[in-house]
Amino acid sequence: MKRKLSIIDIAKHLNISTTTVSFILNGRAKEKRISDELVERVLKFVEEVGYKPNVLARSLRTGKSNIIGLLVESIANPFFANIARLIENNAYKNGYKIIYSSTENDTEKTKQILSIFRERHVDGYIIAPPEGIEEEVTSLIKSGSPVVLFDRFLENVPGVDFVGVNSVQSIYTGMKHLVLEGYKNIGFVTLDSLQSQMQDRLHGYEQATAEFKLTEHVKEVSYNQSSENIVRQIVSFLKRKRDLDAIVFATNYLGISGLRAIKELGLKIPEDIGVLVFDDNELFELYTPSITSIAQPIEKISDQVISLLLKRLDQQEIDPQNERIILDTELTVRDSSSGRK
Amino acid sequence: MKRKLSIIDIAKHLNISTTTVSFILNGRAKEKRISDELVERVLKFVEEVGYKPNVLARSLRTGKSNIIGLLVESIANPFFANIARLIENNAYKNGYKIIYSSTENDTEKTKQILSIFRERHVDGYIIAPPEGIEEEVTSLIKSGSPVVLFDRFLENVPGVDFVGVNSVQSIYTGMKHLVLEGYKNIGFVTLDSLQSQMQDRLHGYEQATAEFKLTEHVKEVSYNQSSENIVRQIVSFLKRKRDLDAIVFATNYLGISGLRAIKELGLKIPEDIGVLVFDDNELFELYTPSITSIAQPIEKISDQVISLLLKRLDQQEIDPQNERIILDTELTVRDSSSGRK
DNA sequence: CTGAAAGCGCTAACAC
DNA sequence: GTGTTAGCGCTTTCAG
Repeated sequence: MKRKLSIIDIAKHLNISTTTVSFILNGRAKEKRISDELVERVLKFVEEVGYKPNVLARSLRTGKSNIIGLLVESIANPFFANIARLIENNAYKNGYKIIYSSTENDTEKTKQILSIFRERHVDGYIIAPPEGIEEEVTSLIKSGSPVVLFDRFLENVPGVDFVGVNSVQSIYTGMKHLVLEGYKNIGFVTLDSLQSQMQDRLHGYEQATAEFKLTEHVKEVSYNQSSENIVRQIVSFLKRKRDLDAIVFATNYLGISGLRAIKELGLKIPEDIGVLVFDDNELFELYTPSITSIAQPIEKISDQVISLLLKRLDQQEIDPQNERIILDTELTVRDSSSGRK
Repeated sequence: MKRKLSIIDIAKHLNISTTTVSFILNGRAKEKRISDELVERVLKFVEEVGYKPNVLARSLRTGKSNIIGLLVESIANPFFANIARLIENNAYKNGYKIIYSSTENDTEKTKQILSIFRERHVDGYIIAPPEGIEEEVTSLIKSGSPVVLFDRFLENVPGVDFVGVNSVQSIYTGMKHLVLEGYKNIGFVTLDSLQSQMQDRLHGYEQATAEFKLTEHVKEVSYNQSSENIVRQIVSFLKRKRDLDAIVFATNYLGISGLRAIKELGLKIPEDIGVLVFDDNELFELYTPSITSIAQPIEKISDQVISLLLKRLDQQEIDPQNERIILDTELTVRDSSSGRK
């Protein structure tokens, strides 16, 4: 194949210096007061021969890569997949490329990935963090790379931005809805996780049970189980708690496993048991009966995340201020919570 | 933060030359007959100070990046999301990093992404190609970058590998199943697309209708519609074809839209209409009634794709042979195709 | 066995 | 306004 031309080739061909070419290509012609005529001549030639600067060389020289690292829990989770797609589109428009990875909520794996990203001179990070990476994130920020967290927060990381939803309030509102529909004995299935968003969802449940004078029935499913295992755990929870008349699932996939469990036990929704799930899913709309859920504003989250990061990327100095953006969710009432008939 | 150390720093500190350090770090000590004692000393020091080679500089010098570019139709599609995750894990184990992007089946966007990947000196490509990028792929291969296609094929691209499923046979088998269940008037909803896999699925349908002496009823939904639009088109198709007793959907999301359409029309599955969908989905198992589907072997596809690419990456010269791996699908019979009662 | 040194392609300080 | 040139950090040829 035709060898890649370099900036030298094009400078030589035009009998000018590489500096001039470089300035023109980087849009600093005006600033350097290079004649319009020359600028045009260079641009035209570059276009003609299809010259593309070598990004690697540029990055090596400038220390910038125009790449944003995105770390989600799992790209196979629709919530994260959709966020990823929206962020990617948006980043593209701003000249940034996204490179993503799934953490699988594995602290060690996450640390590794961060170190790889760092090696590649990623300019900024968007992370749905697993537990235990406060130190790494702090060090990233200290060394000048902006980091925006989303979905869950990390405490005590100066200068980190965050975009999330008001989990406590969301679950509380959902619980209130169930109570108003006449449910009196509501269980809560969550993950055995210390991540902030999971804790918040639990607090929302506790707040509601306290306020409405309900008994608490919490099941904490342990992390990173196979989905069969999760179903089994929920089945046994439901068997133990025969008097539950409704159940709230703290995540998308807990909800799906919950539906399996309920089906397995032959319980009727919403007569035998009311169902509410945090985080919406196409399945919930189409399921029979349709499942009431708390939908997160995916577009808004993506927009906020990327614009926050771009803002940080723009400003030179490190700003130790944290920015926290908390968005509202939407309770989508469907058939699964319409009370005991 | 502490400045990154370079290979020079470590050479200086140990009073040896950078060459030696480089050789040792790249595992060429034996070959260069460097004393074990020295090797160990260097390795120990490197470990101690946590030195990491600058990947950018290395790439600039060697022209290799250890990055594989992965192009899927949409990362929000569960089929692709799962494949992406599996491929990523596997690539990691082999020292490669994946960078992915969604094409949205947009030829122009895809060309752009390819050019960006190329700029970044991506070592190899895994692509679920949209139509019309034969030229770009050919040029990629000619310039020495291996390309593995999956899900759909591109004709006339020498040296490109492919991993896919036997779509014709799969749909044919599905049709046969419907016929055996007593369905006689089977419609086929597909995409208005020339992509090879879509054409194959259509051929499977045509082959079956011919063999079983059925009338053809094909609806080609046009590309890149909103899901509301797709539902509308399917609704009007079903209204026009009142005498259909079963329907086959050629993709995952057509199937989901189809279920919406059927619900909207108040038709009962499987009594009023039998349903079969190509490509499985969690939804299909949980839907009431559960939906019969043709499942693709996601793990096998991912394994084959990555091992094919790694093989190519290993061999130096360009091999103009194509390798085509065709895998079997699995017909998962559920309630939606159990015949008219 | 080890070291000197020539780049990979680009940017930008500095000189004119 | 434009050219010279010193690196960015690494690999690798060639000479001892």
